[in-house]
Amino acid sequence: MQKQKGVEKPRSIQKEHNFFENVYEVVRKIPKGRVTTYGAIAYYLGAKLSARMVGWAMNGAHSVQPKVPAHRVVNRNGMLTGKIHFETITRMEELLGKEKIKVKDDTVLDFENVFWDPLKELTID
DNA sequence: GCATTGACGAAGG
DNA sequence: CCCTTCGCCAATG
Repeated sequence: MQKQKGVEKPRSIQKEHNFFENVYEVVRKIPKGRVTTYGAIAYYLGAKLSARMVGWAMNGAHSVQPKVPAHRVVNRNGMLTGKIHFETITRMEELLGKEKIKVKDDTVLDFENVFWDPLKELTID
């Protein structure tokens, strides 16, 4: 009648924070040829002040499935701040280039035009 | 268990 | 206009 305590994780398996999963889900919904920002995602999730957490969530994005198009997420300035976390520094720019997104000096050109806001696209009316 | 860091962002100087 | 500081919250040292 051993309790086998500590042998396995009680229930931290599914726990994970929904916030992270929500971030991944939203990022996956980003249409091709569009980009969004960490702040916009955070705001959409009701944590507008926690844009950093969105970025941190992306840190594990490469471990989730389906894979999250993190290259479509940039900072509020449209700058490819996260490219350094990719396999290669140029990977993010190349991926964006394939989506017809023009990048200059690590910044998305015509950013306002390609900006995809979940609050506008995913919400009602 | 506290201090530092971080793929951000807004505000202040 | 550029730089610094603060806030947010989780992970790491």
